[in-house]
Amino acid sequence: MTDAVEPPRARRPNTRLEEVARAAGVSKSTVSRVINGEPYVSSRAREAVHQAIVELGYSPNQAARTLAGSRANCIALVVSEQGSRVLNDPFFAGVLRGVHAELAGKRVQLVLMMSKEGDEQDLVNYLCGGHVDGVLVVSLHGQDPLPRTLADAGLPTVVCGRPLGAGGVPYVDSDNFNGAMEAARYLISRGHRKIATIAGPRDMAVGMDRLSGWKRALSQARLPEDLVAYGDYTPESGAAAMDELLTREPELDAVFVGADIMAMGALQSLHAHGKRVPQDVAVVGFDDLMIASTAVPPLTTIRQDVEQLGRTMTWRLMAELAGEENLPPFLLLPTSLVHRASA
Amino acid sequence: MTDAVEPPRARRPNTRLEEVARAAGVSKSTVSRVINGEPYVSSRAREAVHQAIVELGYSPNQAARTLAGSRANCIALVVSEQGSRVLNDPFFAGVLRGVHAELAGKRVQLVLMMSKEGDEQDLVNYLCGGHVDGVLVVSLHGQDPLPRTLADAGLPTVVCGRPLGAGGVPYVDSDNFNGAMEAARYLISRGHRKIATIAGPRDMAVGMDRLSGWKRALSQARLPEDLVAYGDYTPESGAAAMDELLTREPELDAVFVGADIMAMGALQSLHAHGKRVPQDVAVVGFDDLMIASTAVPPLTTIRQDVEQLGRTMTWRLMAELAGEENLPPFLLLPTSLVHRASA
DNA sequence: CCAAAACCTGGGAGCGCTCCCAGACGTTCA
DNA sequence: TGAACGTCTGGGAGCGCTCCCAGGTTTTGG
Repeated sequence: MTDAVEPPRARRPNTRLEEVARAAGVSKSTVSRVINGEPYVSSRAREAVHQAIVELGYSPNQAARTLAGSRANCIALVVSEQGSRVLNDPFFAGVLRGVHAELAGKRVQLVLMMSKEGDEQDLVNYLCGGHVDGVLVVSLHGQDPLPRTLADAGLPTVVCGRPLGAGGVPYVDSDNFNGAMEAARYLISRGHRKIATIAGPRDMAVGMDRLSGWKRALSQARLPEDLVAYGDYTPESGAAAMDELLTREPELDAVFVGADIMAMGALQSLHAHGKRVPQDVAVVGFDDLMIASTAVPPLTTIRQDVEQLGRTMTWRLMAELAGEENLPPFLLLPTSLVHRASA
Repeated sequence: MTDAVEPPRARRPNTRLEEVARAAGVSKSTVSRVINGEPYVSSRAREAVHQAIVELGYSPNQAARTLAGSRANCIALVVSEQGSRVLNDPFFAGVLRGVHAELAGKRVQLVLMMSKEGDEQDLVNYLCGGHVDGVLVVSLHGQDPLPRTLADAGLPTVVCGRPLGAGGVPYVDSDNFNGAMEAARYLISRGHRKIATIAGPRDMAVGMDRLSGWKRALSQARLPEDLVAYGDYTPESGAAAMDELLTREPELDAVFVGADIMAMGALQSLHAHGKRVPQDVAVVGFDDLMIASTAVPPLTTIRQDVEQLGRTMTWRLMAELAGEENLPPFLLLPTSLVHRASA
């Protein structure tokens, strides 16, 4: 019994364009025109084709379209990170919502991809292999080579958040610098003079930009800029940083925390040290997550519009795909101060 | 000035297989063999090809491979639901984690797709158009026509959770019936006699299966099965359902809640009514989410392994793609009772 | 020592589309 | 009247691969 057990490849019961053409009594070209919504088709032909498509249950072979037409009508949203982690991230959820919204009504599919560890090359191959027309990259860690790699391969790419290592790749980001500066200025305007900050990791642009904004505001007001501690976007790290700051300067009267999630920890720490917020220490966060409004006390924070971030990235990418020229190399979205009880 | 401003299509700086062949001094066929890891290639040729690939920065055109080879090395995970909602769902995150894990090391890409409203046809076209080899469907609402449509189109499909409207489409699910039965039996074994349940919506299989399991256990113990209220997988609905049950039967001494998320609401309601858990009313949940262990009191619940769900779906799909026969039409994964303080 | 088997290679058809081209019609307007 | 144009149509090359086939070279074994 030498019955070779081969995987039965080539399932091909699918109707092809040619059969539709035959059924409709027109040529392949005309069917193609109808499918792609081109002009110069008589309504008689158009209707015959539509009917044939329905009758035969035809759906065009995407691979063939992509190959012949050299565009895929498909863009990828790549999360350069262990995928499942990101799913509980409200930031990513917001961006995705924005991308989705911007794509509504356009005949462009969105595929979401995550790098599997050790699989980066496969990812790059897939993306560069003409399967997608362009890529949106959400890179959560700092120096990610992926945007550079994609851009070098000639694939239109837009990054979410200023990339550290990928100079020249177009990106969209919130105006973290000015947002942070506004936060610090607000604290200054309320009479605070010993103002600390809790910044994000040094290898992420978002952390550095917010720190720079804070510094600029303080230096312009001729206030000391040395009360800086670092966290890593967890409540625990925020609490630890706050502990450290209170040890270094027990008399501090305000703190700008570069992320709401860290501000939660800072609030805990302040409470543990018997400091009242905002009477003893004023706190301003950044992001305006859901938790900011439910915190005790409700958190004054800098709002960034993540959904708009997703929309803008998508717009920028689609514009490039449409051949528009002189597009801005990067875009910064405005932030706004949301006044609540903590400062 | 009739300078037609056409989108510059056909970006084609990409190296092609033929150029690699020329650079390596071999034929197209040999390059193809190397890329696909086939045997019968001399190590000399293999190395020359590998080097040429690196030097030229070649990545194969996926569309062409798919078209010529009639397989895409790519499967889709389709969420048949407004996408962004699902991102905060721990159930979905777990499934995705499982799918990812099962795919590790395989040269198969995963694309995640969500239906945009009014766009279902485009989705179906994309999926049926040969861009993917198979589909995993996570359908959150009950009667979803998508699995049927895909299966009818001849596309290997596996559904997550027993589909209501798609008889015959392979699915993987937790054994909700037996899990619920175990929960109810546990309550019975602890001496409870007035046992209520809060069930999920009637149009979702998961809700019905858990309700059936509860009913079976009660009927076998000759206990009344009329204390049923319904919720919709929100804490609020759980609280409302608990209120209703307490009004109908103030003396009830136990409740099986068909989802931890609703159990959170039920606990609130019981607390508001002055009932102590578990002394006055015992509570058993289902799912074993993170919140179950942090609830007050910690929730006794039926654990389902969502990550295993994702892995099993993927295994089932890949097996079908590999041409295996006599695969089971559906698979039920065992659940287990996690004993904590609430019952 | 020669047939059979295993190994390695190149040629080329063809996957199902898109898009260019050529041509067959009207219609319009000097 | 006929050039110029807009409208509609079909033919066919070719996108970049895979995979079948045919043929050459080496190893095996009786």
